[in-house]
Amino acid sequence: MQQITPELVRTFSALSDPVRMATLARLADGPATVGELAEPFALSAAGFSKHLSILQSAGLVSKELDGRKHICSLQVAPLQAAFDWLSFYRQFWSSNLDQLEDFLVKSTTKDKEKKSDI
Amino acid sequence: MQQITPELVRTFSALSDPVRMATLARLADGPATVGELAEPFALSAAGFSKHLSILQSAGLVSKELDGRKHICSLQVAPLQAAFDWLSFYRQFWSSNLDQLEDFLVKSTTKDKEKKSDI
DNA sequence: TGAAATGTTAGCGATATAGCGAATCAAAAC
DNA sequence: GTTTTGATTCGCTATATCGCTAACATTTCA
Repeated sequence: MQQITPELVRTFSALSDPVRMATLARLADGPATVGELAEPFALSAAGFSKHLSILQSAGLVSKELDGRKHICSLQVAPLQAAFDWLSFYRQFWSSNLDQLEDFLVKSTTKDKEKKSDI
Repeated sequence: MQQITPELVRTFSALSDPVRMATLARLADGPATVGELAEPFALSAAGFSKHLSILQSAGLVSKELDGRKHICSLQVAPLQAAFDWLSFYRQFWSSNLDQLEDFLVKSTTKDKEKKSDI
């Protein structure tokens, strides 16, 4: 059973918003500027900037300056910690023997659906 | 990539508090009364009751009345949904322990540049 | 019946979060 | 050098959350 840390709590807090969840999903396809990330949302630039800084504070996003553009990248370490915390509960919905197989089947089929980038 | 639902957002929101996280961990050992769950925390009964109702609203805890006692039980379905959502990002930190998975994924997709950053 | 035990609900204040527009800053473009 | 672009910071308001005490219901026990 993994420890409950402030970082972990902050990670779940950062994840508890659809804008921020979708932003992370977008970043999984690769780095993007703030404007590109904000585009799908009906939000002011200031509003989205706040969401982004919450993701940054949680360590989920890093920024690199390229001229006046801010390039954002996904940082998965906090996601891994959250995943590990939740993994403990896997015993309640999956038998130990089937865990690996379940995951492999799901992840490989999902990966097949995924369009490979050029 | 799993969908972002209000339920999932509410699950992450419910998880973003150390009292609630610890309460879920305690419930993993089996059902307990409200008083037993509240005991470890320096909180008023009313305060803890609110935390519990948040867990209930997120579907993470169910209650059954036994006289004046409220027996709480863990409900893992929302945890599973959260776990599944995070599983997508596993591709970004797969390491030694996941080499088998990596091999299977790559061999089934013919290994086309999995992620093309930059 | 009356009192204690188990929890919840109501209401309060303090603090945090979400959203906006306006102002600001730095880099690019003209 | 001025304007445009990309993005943040600064107020401001509205709403949500956290924690408390007090009051309330219900069940159990004397």
